[in-house]
Amino acid sequence: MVTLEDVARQAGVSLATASRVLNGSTRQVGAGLRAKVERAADELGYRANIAAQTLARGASNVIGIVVHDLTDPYFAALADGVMRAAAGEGLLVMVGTTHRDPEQEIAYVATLNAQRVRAVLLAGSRVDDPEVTGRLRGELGRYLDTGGRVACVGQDLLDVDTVAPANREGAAALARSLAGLGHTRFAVLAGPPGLMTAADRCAGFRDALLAEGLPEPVVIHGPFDRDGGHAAARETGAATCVFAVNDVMAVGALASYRERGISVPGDVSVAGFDDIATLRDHTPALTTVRLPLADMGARALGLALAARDKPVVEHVTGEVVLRESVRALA
Amino acid sequence: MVTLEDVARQAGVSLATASRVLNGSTRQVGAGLRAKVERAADELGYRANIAAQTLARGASNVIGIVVHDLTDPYFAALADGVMRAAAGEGLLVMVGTTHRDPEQEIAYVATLNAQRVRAVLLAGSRVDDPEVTGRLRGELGRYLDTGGRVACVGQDLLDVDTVAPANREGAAALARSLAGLGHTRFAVLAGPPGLMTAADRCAGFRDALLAEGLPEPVVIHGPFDRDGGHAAARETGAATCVFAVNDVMAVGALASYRERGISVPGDVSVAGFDDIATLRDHTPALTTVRLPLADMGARALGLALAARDKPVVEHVTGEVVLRESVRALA
DNA sequence: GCAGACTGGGAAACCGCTTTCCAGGAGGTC
DNA sequence: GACCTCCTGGAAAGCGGTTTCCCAGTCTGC
Repeated sequence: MVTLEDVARQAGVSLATASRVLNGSTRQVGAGLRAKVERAADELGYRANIAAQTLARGASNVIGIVVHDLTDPYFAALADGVMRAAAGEGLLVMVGTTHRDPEQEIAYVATLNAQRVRAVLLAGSRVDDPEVTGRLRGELGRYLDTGGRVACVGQDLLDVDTVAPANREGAAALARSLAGLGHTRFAVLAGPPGLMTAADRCAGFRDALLAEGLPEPVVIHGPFDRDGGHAAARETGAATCVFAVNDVMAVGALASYRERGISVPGDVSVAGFDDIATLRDHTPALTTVRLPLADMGARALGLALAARDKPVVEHVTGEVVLRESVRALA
Repeated sequence: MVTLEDVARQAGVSLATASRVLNGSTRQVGAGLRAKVERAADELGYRANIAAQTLARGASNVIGIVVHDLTDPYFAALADGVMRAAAGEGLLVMVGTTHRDPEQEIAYVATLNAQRVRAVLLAGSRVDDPEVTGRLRGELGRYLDTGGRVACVGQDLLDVDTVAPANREGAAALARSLAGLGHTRFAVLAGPPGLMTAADRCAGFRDALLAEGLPEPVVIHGPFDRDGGHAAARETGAATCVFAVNDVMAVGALASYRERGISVPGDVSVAGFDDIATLRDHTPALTTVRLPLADMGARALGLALAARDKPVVEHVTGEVVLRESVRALA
């Protein structure tokens, strides 16, 4: 393992000079020595030890992002946005997946803190559990106190910089569009009761329906994934229009209806939320609310990196995209 | 920022003792002191500085994985497998995405080397360019020479531990299945000419057809993604059966046929490769070759971690899955 | 021609932790 | 009771860099 000292010796200069040449410094180094050092480093195949740099500088060039599940395209898109933005800033990305276990999330924050990462990005929905949220806040607080930067994509619950998708408003806009198509009997595949994203979308949808003077929708809870949508779709009864609180669930519902010979949108209209790119070629094409996922990830990184006194909340609006999976009632 | 020294002082013990208590050591520490140290650490909210640990220990608990694109479900599934396996080993994961730029891949290997990560996992297809491959090998060699561990998912071209999907054999088995259905005029949406995965799948498919005494398939090159499949599908001419060298391309092809009013499988049968989970609800359901992606990721990590003298190649076989997107010819 | 400001180079302190080495005390044996 | 060994605790030497501080040499301006 070749060290900076080896390089310095080979180049016949001091450690300090070698450091200044190879690892950016404000100080100038004469062209002659500079060339000698660079050649020595090249010959020896020197690679700076980043652990040592991090220790000496007191700051690392790594950021951490913790998501629920990379195989969920929602998080993949978000992570991709973050990684592109990070690459632009010369930052490396450490990804943690919690598979929806809040304890894992807390543990990851602790680990990232130990790594002294430059920033931590938390993506994905909070669960509605004050005890767990409290412990997470505690762990984040420790990190923030020592100069850490944190941003969150999702609900604004943690008193940190947040990119908050307008779940309520998006779902409400969707509800109004669907109501405008003449539907009156709705069902919501609502996901788990304690998951804030799911709850917000469900509430926004419901409230908008009521505001339109329409009857209360049937609300069916279940897991937040494809199989959850698939199972919940069995209980939509006489509803003519079904809103799944995310696209992946909507796809599960579509599959369920197809298996049972129920036509979409002929017999029932289906809408989702997120507008996941990978799912856009589904038939029937899914009506949904588009969220600029990659962009949200990039903005979260931007927020985290820009030091600030007060936490900022950036709201991101969704755009209703009507596609074949819904139809107007005669 | 509270350091181990702060903890030691508060507990009234030496630095060495505090270190032994808090960060696993072979040495025993008396129960009394142990308790004092633990209490002090807790009160102060101590978090070990991992950069310092890495430097002192000379080994980190981070592994790196470099993939092309996280939003491609193929890589997401692979990465997920790696991350689950890594979590089981107490390792953290640093993810790099190259967006198919080989230079980026080389740069990432250099960076991960600088980070002194415990292992580097390379996923995704190599391009057939000796110059670039040579530079990548050089960079890997530097890392290996200093004790790094490397494994690769894909072609066995780098002289490192490799988990190699049986692309040729899988495509050949698929070809035989499709031929068995009575098809004789085939087209292959073959991806870029220089991409080894694509080339192997294409060659395996073609060779199997010829071995069956069937005519040469039409081979259409193009990008390895959804849009590539979509575009290439316009040129399949009179073929009754089309093989896209991955599922994402196949979905693009499906969309293309749908737009043009060509029925699948009525007018043309379509098959893919990979059996991406997110795509399984597509209609018509895609015939494909299933690869155990998450498992392959986990195995790659296992290979990298198990120190060994000679590089090992583990072959992974794919399983043909016939679904609605193909039909038997009368 | 000279004081003063600059410039580029090197010695050494320091970042926070691990671990070797040493010392002192407890426990065991004859 | 003397001698050994075993065990636990502490002092200190790194790990590989960065950066402060100091110094000698070079410019500048008058």
